[in-house]
Amino acid sequence: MNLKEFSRKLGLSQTTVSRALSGYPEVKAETRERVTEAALKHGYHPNRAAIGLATGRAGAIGIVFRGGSEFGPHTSEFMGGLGTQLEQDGIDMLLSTVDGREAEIQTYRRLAASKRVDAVILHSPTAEDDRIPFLMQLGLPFILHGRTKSSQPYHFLDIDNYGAIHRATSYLADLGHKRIAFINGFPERSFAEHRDQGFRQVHEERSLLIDEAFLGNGEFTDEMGFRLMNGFLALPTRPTAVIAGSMMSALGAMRAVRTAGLKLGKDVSLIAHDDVFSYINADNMVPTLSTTRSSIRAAGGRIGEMMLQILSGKDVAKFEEVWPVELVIRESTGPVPVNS
Amino acid sequence: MNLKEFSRKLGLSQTTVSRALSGYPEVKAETRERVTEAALKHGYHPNRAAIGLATGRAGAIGIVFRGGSEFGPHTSEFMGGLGTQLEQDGIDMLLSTVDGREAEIQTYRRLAASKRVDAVILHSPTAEDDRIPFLMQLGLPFILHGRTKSSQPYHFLDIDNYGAIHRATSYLADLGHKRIAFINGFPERSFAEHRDQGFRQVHEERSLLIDEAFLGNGEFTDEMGFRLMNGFLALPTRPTAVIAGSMMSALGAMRAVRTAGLKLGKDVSLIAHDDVFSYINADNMVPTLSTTRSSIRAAGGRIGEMMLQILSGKDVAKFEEVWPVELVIRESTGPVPVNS
DNA sequence: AAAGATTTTGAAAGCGCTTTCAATTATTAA
DNA sequence: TTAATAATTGAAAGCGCTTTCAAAATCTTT
Repeated sequence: MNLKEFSRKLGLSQTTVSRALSGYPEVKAETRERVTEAALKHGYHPNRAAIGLATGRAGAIGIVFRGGSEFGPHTSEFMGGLGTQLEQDGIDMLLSTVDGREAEIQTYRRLAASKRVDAVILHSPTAEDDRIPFLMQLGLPFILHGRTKSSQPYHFLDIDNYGAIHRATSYLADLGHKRIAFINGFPERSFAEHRDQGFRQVHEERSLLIDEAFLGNGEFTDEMGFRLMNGFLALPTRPTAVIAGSMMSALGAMRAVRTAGLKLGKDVSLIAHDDVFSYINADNMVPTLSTTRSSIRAAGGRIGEMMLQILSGKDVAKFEEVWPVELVIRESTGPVPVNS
Repeated sequence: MNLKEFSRKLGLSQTTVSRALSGYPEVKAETRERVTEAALKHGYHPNRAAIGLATGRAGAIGIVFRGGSEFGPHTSEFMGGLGTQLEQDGIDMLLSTVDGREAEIQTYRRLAASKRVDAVILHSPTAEDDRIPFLMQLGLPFILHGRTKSSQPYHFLDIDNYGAIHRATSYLADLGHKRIAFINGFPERSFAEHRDQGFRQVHEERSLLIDEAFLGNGEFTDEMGFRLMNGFLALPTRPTAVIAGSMMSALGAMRAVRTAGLKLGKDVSLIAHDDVFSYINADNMVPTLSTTRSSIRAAGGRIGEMMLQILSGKDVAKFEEVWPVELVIRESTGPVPVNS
């Protein structure tokens, strides 16, 4: 059923029906009620393509993933939060998977030119991300989950990665640890850079030396955590504490510690960054795991809210939020061993 | 830029340009080349809403998730595979998150009536899933990832959950295990039912008694695995082997075994079902983990292929695929302990 | 070279909405 | 009561494509 039929059935013009359903103020309350009721009863939903063509708005936002494999557990949590918000205004999420950076740019071009989405959400920025100037020039609105260098202001939401690792490292130093290892993400990613800076800053503040052999970079997988940690433990003087960039790498690291016959929280202290997954719980590890915690789902939700604001058209100021990160101390951290 | 401008720039009619870009055979090869080249150069992409309105097709498929939390690690893997396929034909994925069953149905109604998607992908079916008859009646094409009872045929792809657990259980029985515990999913889900049947069938075949206390159901999280396993181990006569429904629950179960001071593969054998996540690897556990393995990413890819077939319009027969599941033996399984 | 067949191109209608501008009806003020 | 004002409704154009049907251009055949 289309508008024409539907409005005829009601004995009203298409104009009035359209206005009633879109919430325009100039229809009589009684008329609106009659219309919405009938729409519900007959299951009338306006054709989305027609709306799009008439209004120029797509009613959807886009998210692009490079290589299907980028679609990890972090992603799911984030999208869960995002979707729950967007749903409220009937905005849909359009996913694309692409191969490589160039293809990603092409996709934005296509999405914008074909007016398939009204805005996009960017993630995983590098320190100087060329997607930002590109999208600005393209005129496609966006929100960045993360931060990057840019000459122009832009909407973003990031967590305080610097502060998180600064606090975690400081805490370990307070416990007397002087040899702290760090399992970080890919160095080109800006979050990894920020974390690295937090880590180094503490060492500087306390005049501690950084052993570069204690620094590892890689994907946040169980396997990488295991490998890197094994490497650290094999060093002539091994670290007495480790910071892991994610729960996944922490799992691997814990296994490595165990395999080496060492005791977590005693021989080796561990702090992991926890993005708060529903299916893996720091409170539930043995020993329970000290973490820097920030819910990635909540971040997705907030970005959804921002997006609705932006799409609503009122010209909002740039959203620039940096969320603090909690440090939650549990059993996996303890004072530096005496004979160390 | 729109078709009108673009075709004027080329000195051709809109008709010809449209046909050239859509690959119709009646345009001269030379003309087509000129058009596609110019499109690339000027970055012309037809307005998707206009195409949709003119053709009646949305160029997108929908996937609905109940409660943002349903969006777990399995989902990500699946979507990665799916997206990579759909991308090839420029079909987009539209995600929706909803609250509860009723809302899901409403969403399908909306998606269909507003012609926002051409088809949907269903997942997580119950034994008798009311979405199937509903969608059939609605006339919205769909593919089910999984299986359910239905009077009418429908497209689906499932893995052989029955066979997987049957083999795993048989293998454990071959090793002499008589007390086998089973961490299964929510019982209303059809995959869990199939697995349960496989489990019971082996017991029947071998005249083994099932201790109902050895059966646990729940979400596939680390925590649930830990809890259930702890429960099993606290039993007066504990099981000598366990089957875990996912890698997540296996992680929890392994921790429980360790905490109890037992040795995996010796005191307790463990087989887990592995959907093949990039970030958690059975080969990399300590001890390495025996698994029933089936790539959920590959399943997503195949469903993408099916979808493209279905959308292409040629009236295909119903896809009804049940994929076999490998049993991969590693170190976490061993003969039943002698004094058991 | 002309007629017919074939290939290639174009004009215009239509897809289902929104929105401008005009018309009608209800309300208020004089 | 009537004129002026405000509230409510409707006619029709237009959004940017696809596609039908007709026309023009090109190629074959005799």
